[in-house]
Amino acid sequence: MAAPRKAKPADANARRRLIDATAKVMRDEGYAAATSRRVAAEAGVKQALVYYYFPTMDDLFVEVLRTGAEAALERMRTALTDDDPLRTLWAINSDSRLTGLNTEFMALANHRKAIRAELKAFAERVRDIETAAVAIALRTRGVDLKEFPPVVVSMLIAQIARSLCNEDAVGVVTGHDELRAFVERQFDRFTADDGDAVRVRA
Amino acid sequence: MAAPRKAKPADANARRRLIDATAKVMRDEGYAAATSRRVAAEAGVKQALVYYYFPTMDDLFVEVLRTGAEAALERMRTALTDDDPLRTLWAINSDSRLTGLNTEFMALANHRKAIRAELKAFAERVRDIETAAVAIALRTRGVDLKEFPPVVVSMLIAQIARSLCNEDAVGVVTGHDELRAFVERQFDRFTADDGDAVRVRA
DNA sequence: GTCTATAAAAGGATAGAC
DNA sequence: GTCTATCCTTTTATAGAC
Repeated sequence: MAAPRKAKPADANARRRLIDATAKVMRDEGYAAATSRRVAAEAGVKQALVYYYFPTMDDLFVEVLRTGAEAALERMRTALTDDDPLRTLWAINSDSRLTGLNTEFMALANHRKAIRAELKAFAERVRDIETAAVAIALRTRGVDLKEFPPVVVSMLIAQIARSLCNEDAVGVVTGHDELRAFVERQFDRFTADDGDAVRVRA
Repeated sequence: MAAPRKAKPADANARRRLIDATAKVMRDEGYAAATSRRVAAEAGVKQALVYYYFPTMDDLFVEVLRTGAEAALERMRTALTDDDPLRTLWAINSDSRLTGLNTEFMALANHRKAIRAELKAFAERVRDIETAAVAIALRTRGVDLKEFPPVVVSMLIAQIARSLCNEDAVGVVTGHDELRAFVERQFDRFTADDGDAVRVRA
């Protein structure tokens, strides 16, 4: 918050490059590889400069999380106004760049309180936005919200998409095609306006 | 494989204690905290002994994964013969001890090939076993396997349960009650034998 | 704001005594 | 099989020149 924030966001300022470089290293090689020397090299600066901008490495990690979170949230807010919010949410949560980083932060959060708090706050904001988008979509389509609460549908979409990404990352693909086809079928049900749609049992 | 394996599994042999200690440290503080000195202290032995049993730390990590995997697989095989396999699978994948370790290994696998290969192999065996259990359960209950392929149902159960655990770990609980209630409703549908069950659209 | 240099700590791994 | 002692590398973090 009190960190240097330029009025003119020059595209080559070191602080920003360090944040981006850290995200990249974490994604590619895991958080344990994101040392001050490694991220400095990636950003094209010297190691000591890391500590000019960030008191500790943990502070840098938190900034990476915060910056990525803002970008992700912005992206998600557009899903609110999208033509097909459900599929858009699926697409967003299928971005391996995001899910990969998320896995690293989940692991990091296990033993760093500052990161856990930040990740929790971010996850809850994401859930709220995603749920709002889903609520609108379901209402528009006349879905029974008692049987399919928006928060449930948004969690299912987000978590299943991420699970597939996580498995992809380690090379596990068994059942993925089948699951994707199944999800697509559910989207069709929720999208359809005919009597064969989702209001059975409503 | 070629490692010392006693005919009499004395409850206090150091190799086993090192594996257990490493799992504990990884669960509690993350994989980065599982250093040779740290796990040795946890196991009540000296640091150098780690390298007597394991050539490198990576070998130790792989053994932790392998040992945990065998135990988990054994647990899952019982689900095959269980009275209520679907709910049993849900329960197994809701064990925070397992999901916590899994998160660590997912992150580890991002940058250690040996662990990625091992994790992939384990995940695929788990999927096969879980899918087999689900297939039997669904067939018994007369569910249309075209609409609900066993591999899809097993993935949904496992991944959603794990997602809830992962979120619990960072303190996120928004929507959890609603999702759990939703899942329970689905289990009821799959369990029910009346005409209101799952065969609609079949 | 960015650098060089270095202190101080921690980690992986090995040698060799017992 | 377990220990002590040690080496070498890597890391975080700081001091101070430019």
